[in-house]
Amino acid sequence: MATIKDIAEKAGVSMMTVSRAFNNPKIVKDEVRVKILAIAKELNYLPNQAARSLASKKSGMIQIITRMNPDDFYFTQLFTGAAHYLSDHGYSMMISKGKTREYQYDGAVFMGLSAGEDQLIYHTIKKPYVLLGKTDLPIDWVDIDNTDGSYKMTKYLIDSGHKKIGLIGINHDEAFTQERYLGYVKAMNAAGLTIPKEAVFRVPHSIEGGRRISPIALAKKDITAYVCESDLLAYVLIDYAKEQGMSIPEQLSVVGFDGFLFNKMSIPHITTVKQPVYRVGVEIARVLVNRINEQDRPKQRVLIKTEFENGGSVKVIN
Amino acid sequence: MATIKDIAEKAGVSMMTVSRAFNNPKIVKDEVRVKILAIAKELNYLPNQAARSLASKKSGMIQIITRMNPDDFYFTQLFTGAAHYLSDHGYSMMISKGKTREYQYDGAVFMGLSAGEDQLIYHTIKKPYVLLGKTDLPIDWVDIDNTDGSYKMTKYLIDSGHKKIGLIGINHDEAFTQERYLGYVKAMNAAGLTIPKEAVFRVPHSIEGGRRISPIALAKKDITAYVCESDLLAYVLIDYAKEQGMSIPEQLSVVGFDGFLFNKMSIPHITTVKQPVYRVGVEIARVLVNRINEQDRPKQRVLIKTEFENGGSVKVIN
DNA sequence: TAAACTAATGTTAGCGATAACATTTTCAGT
DNA sequence: ACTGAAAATGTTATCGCTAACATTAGTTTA
Repeated sequence: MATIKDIAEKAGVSMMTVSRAFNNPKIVKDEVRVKILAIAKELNYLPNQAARSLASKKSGMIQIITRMNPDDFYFTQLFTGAAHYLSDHGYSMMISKGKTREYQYDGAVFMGLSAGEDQLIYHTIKKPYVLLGKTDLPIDWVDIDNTDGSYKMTKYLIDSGHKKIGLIGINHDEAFTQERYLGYVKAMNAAGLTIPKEAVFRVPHSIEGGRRISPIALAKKDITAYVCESDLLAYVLIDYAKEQGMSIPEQLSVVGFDGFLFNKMSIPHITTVKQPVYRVGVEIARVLVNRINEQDRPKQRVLIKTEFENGGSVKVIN
Repeated sequence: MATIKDIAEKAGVSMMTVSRAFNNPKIVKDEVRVKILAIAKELNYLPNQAARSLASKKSGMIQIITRMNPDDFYFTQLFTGAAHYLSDHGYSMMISKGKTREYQYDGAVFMGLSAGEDQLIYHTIKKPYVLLGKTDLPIDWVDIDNTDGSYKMTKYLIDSGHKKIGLIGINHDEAFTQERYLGYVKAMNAAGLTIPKEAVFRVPHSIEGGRRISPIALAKKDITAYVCESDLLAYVLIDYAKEQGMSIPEQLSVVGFDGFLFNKMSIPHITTVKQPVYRVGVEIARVLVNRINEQDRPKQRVLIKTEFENGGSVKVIN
């Protein structure tokens, strides 16, 4: 494996000039730099990361701290987005469960914190980091605009002529469920519609959860449409309705939230808002790299909008 | 951040003794080692990976080379298994698409090669590596026993009293589809049953692919059961059959292959063989670490059996 | 008990790069 | 041509750790 020294000798310059040709090209004379790069290519040179980080005291390592399962679709999408951005910027990533392994790292990403954990992190972590999810503390964060998403979905139903609109929500205590609920409420209020309390449900986020609530939801005969807080729940509802001989969307309109997989699995596809999870990953990485490069820049907050996707599960009423 | 030097001074020994206390504990006197470890803990010492790999010329890095999408469920499961084993053994991983980035790495894992690529790799890669998938070359590999899997499924149908058994296969050119087909053929032959050629299909592995073949498959009225080469195809077939008013498994028995997700999404659940993908990941990592530690050990071949999982999509005929 | 090991620890040098400071070129402006 | 500042390059000293060889302590053997 060729080293900087080999290149320096062959080019008749010092090692530092070679180093600079890579890391700070502007300050090396064009002619010299071109020669160095040519020789580097010829010798198949690749910098030794270990040496580089030992000398520069930068590890080039970003820690991803999460309790999510690494095979969770949401996580992997996010991870992929972040990985692309980070590796383009010379970083690699390591996934840690729960807490930072107090290792060498240049920055961290925290995903899926429980309430109050932001406080803890704010007080203990000294290196640059970003949160996935909102916080009031002076910390960089990136999040999906959940409220806007379910607002859009609800509004779409309203604009399609629906008036009796129910909700199938998720009974998590994570913020996103509250936010999605809020979007529904806002849209209903804005349109001057009353919220049919008897058709607002809150269930575990699983096939079984949806399965259990579906018959109850369908029993509310005057409801013409349901806003579901996830495509999974929407999927199960549609599946059950079809089993009962109903046709969708003629007899019931349904909208979802997520746009991962389930929205494409039913016929008709589910009209939903898609979380651009990959982009969230990229944004997180970008925000983090900004912070690493400039410790005292103003706090960054990024709210990413969901994208409407018409699947055909909503009937337009004249 | 404490270094080996700090510990050495505090313990009154040389840096080497400290280094050895971590990397080669046996050759340090018990009493001294205990003292060193205590001080290390007290100072919150963690070894500097960069320095370690620079000095030892081992990167501690494993490359995963694959064309699979990092958000593919199969891949992430595998990856997680490998990651667990590897990080327990002091390695970290980096994912590269397509070819090895000729970087510093101690070993590599190749997943999802096309035909002939094993040859190329065999001739070009000099460092330790493992393949996911069979090969005749003298290379370490790990694979799922696909033939055994579909043999088991087919045999289960036969044992349940079925005689006219069709197949919905995948029209990939990857080896696993051939192997699954072979298992079906073997089981049929072993039981002295004839293969109903008109009910053996080969379709693209997608919802659409399954959707297109389902009506054709159901039109073969004397077929009482289908072996599907994936749960996805089984799922779509069941879904379509139910749409047509058929009841499963009373009017049609279906078995799948995979055990990821789709098998749990239909009612009844799909009777299938589950690929223990996580375990495959662990095995791959184990084989690779073995190879790194002992370059001239005999070639390792690991065939991992699938696990039968009864979902209820098969009718038992008396 | 001296020789002959083995076990335990120490010394020296260097892995490949960069930071920080030092020096030399280059070239505008007079 | 001469000065001085900016541009380009060079020197030196580490970064934290380990390999390889050197030494010393401890234990066995004849």
